Amino acid sequence: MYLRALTGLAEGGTTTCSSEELAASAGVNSAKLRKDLSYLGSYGTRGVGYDVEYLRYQIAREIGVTQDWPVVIVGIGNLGHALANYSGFRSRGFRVVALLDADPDRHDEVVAGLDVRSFEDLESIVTEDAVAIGVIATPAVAAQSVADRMVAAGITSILNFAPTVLTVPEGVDVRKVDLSIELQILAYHEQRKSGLPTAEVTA
Amino acid sequence: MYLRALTGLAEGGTTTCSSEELAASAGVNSAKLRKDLSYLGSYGTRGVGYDVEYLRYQIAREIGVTQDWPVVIVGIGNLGHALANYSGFRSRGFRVVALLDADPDRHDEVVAGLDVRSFEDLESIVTEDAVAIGVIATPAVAAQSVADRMVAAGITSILNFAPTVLTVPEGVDVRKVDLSIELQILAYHEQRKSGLPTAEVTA
DNA sequence: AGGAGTTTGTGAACGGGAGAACAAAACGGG
DNA sequence: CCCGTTTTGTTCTCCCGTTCACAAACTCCT
Ligand SMILES: NC(=O)c1ccc[n+]([C@@H]2O[C@H](COP(=O)([O-])OP(=O)(O)OC[C@H]3O[C@@H](n4cnc5c(N)ncnc54)[C@H](O)[C@@H]3O)[C@@H](O)[C@H]2O)c1
Ligand SMILES: NC(=O)c1ccc[n+]([C@@H]2O[C@H](COP(=O)([O-])OP(=O)(O)OC[C@H]3O[C@@H](n4cnc5c(N)ncnc54)[C@H](O)[C@@H]3O)[C@@H](O)[C@H]2O)c1
Repeated sequence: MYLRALTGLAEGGTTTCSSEELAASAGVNSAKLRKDLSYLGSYGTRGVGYDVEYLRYQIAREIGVTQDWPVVIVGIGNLGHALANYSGFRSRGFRVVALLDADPDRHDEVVAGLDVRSFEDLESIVTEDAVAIGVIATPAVAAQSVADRMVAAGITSILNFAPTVLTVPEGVDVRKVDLSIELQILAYHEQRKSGLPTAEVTA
Repeated sequence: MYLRALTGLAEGGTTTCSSEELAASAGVNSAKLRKDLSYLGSYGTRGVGYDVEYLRYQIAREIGVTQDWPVVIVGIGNLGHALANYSGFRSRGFRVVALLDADPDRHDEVVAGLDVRSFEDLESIVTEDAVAIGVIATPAVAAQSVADRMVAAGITSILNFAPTVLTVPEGVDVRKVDLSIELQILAYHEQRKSGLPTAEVTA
């Protein structure tokens, strides 16, 4: 988040900023920001603030996005198309190297300049391009088997969009994005707002 | 998450389950599950477990997804198309009532059986259909102004896909989904795995 | 050179979620 | 009808992230 806020500030022409300003851009408390940055080192100057470009580089280096990370996307349906076409990944240090789908009818397609290839090509692509990160955008029933194949092929980080709990060996990281749950959380608060105006006092 | 796990169990024909089973399906610790459920009430039976269908209804009622929530999606580009076509929302208590875009060229399109309409129609749609939840899938630069219009129109919950911090009045809930940050988190752990094999011991 | 003003870095207090552990409750079998 | 077994509901403890508050450090102006 700080990285993005810094990029925004840099584009706006700011060269130096205080923890207060940066925290506001990132939408967090300034004390939290300073503590977070302190874990990386002491990159600010007391009485002055942080050099935007310098701090940006330091955070990028710490996260590991100074190099480009190759990524494969599996499941080129509605969501897979959107992800493949998204330019924001490229500019943030990620490069989509392959789009895979189990459906042969999809293999004629070209999406975002890349051929949609057979899922059977997974192993060779992962090996050749040293891919460590895989994205799963298949239906939920297929997600676990896709994850298993990914892990067997050598992928050690998975971003999962399918609404399922994935089981993976130790050493493999999984993060999930679950849009329905996000909406459910909003609905819950919405219900409380309209439903019980006096409930907050009681509870 | 529990709701989804219960739905899965019910589809598999299970009528009763222990906290241990349900926790495994949802991917959490069984003590945590029991504590979470205890906040809703005492819906289990000691020595037996939980009635799947009964508990499912109780959770759905608590969250507020027994009724249908109308939703508008603004920004029908790559991501907006995918969201509009996603059937999972409907089955989880959400109904997309309108697709809005600022680009007049989009207004000819029909996506998932709905006309893409002008962003100017926002206010009338929100009023007529009593829409409380809005989804933002526009470019980042437009997100804040779209959010402002939504709030002014009466929307009180926003799901934001644009990589920006939104500022909204008190009483309005915002949740954000940020795919680049998810990938960055994976990249960070990936770098640590391959980079410093002895770092974990040291740190 | 020195003091006033700013802003960082961090120690300490706070709050809350997660897990271990156990008592209370329900069921079944004798 | 009572006792052993199973499983929930809850308490207690631990741990980690967040925030407050302040001393240390830097700049600028006189
Ligand atoms: N579309 C959305 O906006 C959205 C929102 C939230 C969650 N999701 C989730 O994301 C996933 C994808 O959604 P979608 O709408 O793109 O679905 P989709 O049906 O449009 O696309 C799924 C694609 O995966 C492919 N596929 C199926 N099995 C496969 C396998 N074993 N290996 C490789 N590819 C396989 C299919 O051929 C298809 O092209 C689903 O799990 C869905 O629940 C989607
Ligand atoms: N595509 C993805 O997979 C993806 C992934 C992560 C994040 N995002 C984010 O989601 C957002 C949308 O991405 P996209 O790829 O669909 O972009 P896109 O450019 O394909 O679509 C954006 C749409 O928003 C419309 N729009 C622009 N300004 C508007 C306004 N003021 N009011 C109403 N509509 C307006 C445009 O006409 C266009 O149709 C972006 O902020 C992007 O960063 C997208």
